[in-house]
Amino acid sequence: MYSIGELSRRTGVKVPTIRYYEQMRLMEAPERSDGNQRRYGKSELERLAFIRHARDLGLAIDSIRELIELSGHPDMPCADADRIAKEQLASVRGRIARLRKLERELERIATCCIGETVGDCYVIRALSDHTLCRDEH
Amino acid sequence: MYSIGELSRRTGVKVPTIRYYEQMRLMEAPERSDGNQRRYGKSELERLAFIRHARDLGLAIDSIRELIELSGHPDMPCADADRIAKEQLASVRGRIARLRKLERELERIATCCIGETVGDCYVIRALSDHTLCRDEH
DNA sequence: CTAATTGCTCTAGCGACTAGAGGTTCAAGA
DNA sequence: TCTTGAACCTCTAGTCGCTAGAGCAATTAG
Ligand SMILES: [Zn+2]
Ligand SMILES: [Zn+2]
Ligand SMILES: [Zn+2]
Ligand SMILES: [Zn+2]
Repeated sequence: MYSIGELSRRTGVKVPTIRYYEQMRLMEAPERSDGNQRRYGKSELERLAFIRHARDLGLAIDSIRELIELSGHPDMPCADADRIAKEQLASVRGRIARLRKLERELERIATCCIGETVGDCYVIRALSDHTLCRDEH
Repeated sequence: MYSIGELSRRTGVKVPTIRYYEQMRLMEAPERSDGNQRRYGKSELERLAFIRHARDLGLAIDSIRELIELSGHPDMPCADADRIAKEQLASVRGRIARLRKLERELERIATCCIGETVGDCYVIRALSDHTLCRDEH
């Protein structure tokens, strides 16, 4: 049986975050000691690792809850799980595409300033005038 | 003189967002009509366009405020403005690098499931076991 | 003049935590 | 057994950049 602090050390998830996951119904309410402190077992440790891994991959709390519920029904078709993963991949690709546009513009803006004073600073001029940008963002 | 709605239409910034920028001290408190409604001029329109452009490039409110304050002192050196742009570029590049790692892992996770049920779904297995991942994330 | 639209302020909500207050329980040493 | 200090408990509020809504006042078109 682990205390919440020990579970935190073993998973790298901070103590208040574990309590937050319980509140969000990702973790089930665990057993308690006589003095009302949380006591966890091995299955909770595995679930928390699952949650942490899914969060590290950028999945939303709601998606993770759905995946956890699915994994409790091993005989059901896994189309929903596959869909969640594909949607997350698409979302990540969308964000990358958007950030690459920003990168292109910022590269120009951040490296083209040859002025010395604010009055002729390219950074300030570029921000004032979007027509200097190569494409939309 | 523009009303806040007209300013909104001309810049594409929503009305409550304009009021929010005023509250955050990016926009100065404008003149008011006899009935206490905001009235803007050309300079406020330009400032709002500046703010919108900077936000579109991902700059934080605090950085934008700093840039606006700088642009009021055209004779000062522009090192601070250049630094803010370079930091933003670095931040965007960092986020892209992180997202590319996620993309690699998610690509594998989302496309490798040949199972039909949750019990042998690769998505669920991959989330349960980080050692299946190629690199850290 | 009336009605529709737009404006005003204030408060609360989003997502995923994080920090702090104020109090209780646990574990180890004397 | 007692004491101390770390860890734990619940609850509330703050982060960021908006967005939504309530309940009212001002403007504008017909
Ligand atoms: Zn410069
Ligand atoms: Zn631009
Ligand atoms: Zn599957
Ligand atoms: Zn992994």
